[in-house]
Amino acid sequence: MNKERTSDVLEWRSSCPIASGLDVLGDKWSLVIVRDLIQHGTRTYSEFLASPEGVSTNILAARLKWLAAIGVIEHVDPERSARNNAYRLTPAGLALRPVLEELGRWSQRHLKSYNPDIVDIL
Amino acid sequence: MNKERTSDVLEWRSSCPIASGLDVLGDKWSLVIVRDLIQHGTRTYSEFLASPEGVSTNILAARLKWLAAIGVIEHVDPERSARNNAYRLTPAGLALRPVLEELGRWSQRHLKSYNPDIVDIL
DNA sequence: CAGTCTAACTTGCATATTACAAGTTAGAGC
DNA sequence: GCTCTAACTTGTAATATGCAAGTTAGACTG
Repeated sequence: MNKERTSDVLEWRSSCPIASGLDVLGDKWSLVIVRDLIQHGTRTYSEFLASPEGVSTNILAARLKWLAAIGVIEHVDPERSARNNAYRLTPAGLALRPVLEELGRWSQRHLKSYNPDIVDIL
Repeated sequence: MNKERTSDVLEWRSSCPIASGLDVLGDKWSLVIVRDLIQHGTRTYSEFLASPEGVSTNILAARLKWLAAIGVIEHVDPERSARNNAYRLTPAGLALRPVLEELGRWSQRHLKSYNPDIVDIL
């Protein structure tokens, strides 16, 4: 977890919405977590770990905490203990679907020559 | 520049188009550079540096090299020397516009409570 | 209801990436 | 040829990430 993200008040690079979106989600793992939730609805900690990308446990824990802090995800049952308490997207998280759809579409069109294994999803 | 990105053959985390897109563009700076080019058409090295986000020179040079390597940007005049030779988007780079538009839209709707300064662009 | 199992983390440390400051290079203008 | 400066490169410190191991607490087992 970096300094910006741990501090109570975020430090934004600019007033640009794109840069601000990247301040919050611009890393290799956050949107992969969101993708898992879009695909599966809910997901437990160990289910996230089982995704083919292979996130490490400390990064996953940090990102889940962060995504919950900014209101993108939440526990399915907030009262319940952590064990088997799945995460799900909030409305704000669900609203990321078009972003992922466009990114996926772009990759399928423009990255297949580099990664021929790319499949169709979403 | 990290190991994946300098190696001739990229190491992809999975066959997922979203994860692959993030393998290539999933950092804090690549899409900011693309945004500058969408807004301004062409942009020189020092113009990128002048953007409010304040990228550092080594990161900028590395990202420009990388984005050119994957065919997202190119020099306006490939024959010309580096001095004042602007960069522009390739067709593949231009195709990222919908991704940025959706990201910007999401930020405006869901990040304004955290960063009230966010403005409208694109 | 003590003991075991295991999901969900946390911690420590090596490696990789980013930031900041300073230095280098080469083409344009005089 | 000298100066100026755009476009980098290099060195090094600060952060973040990856990997392995350890911890905790609720669920299940006998």
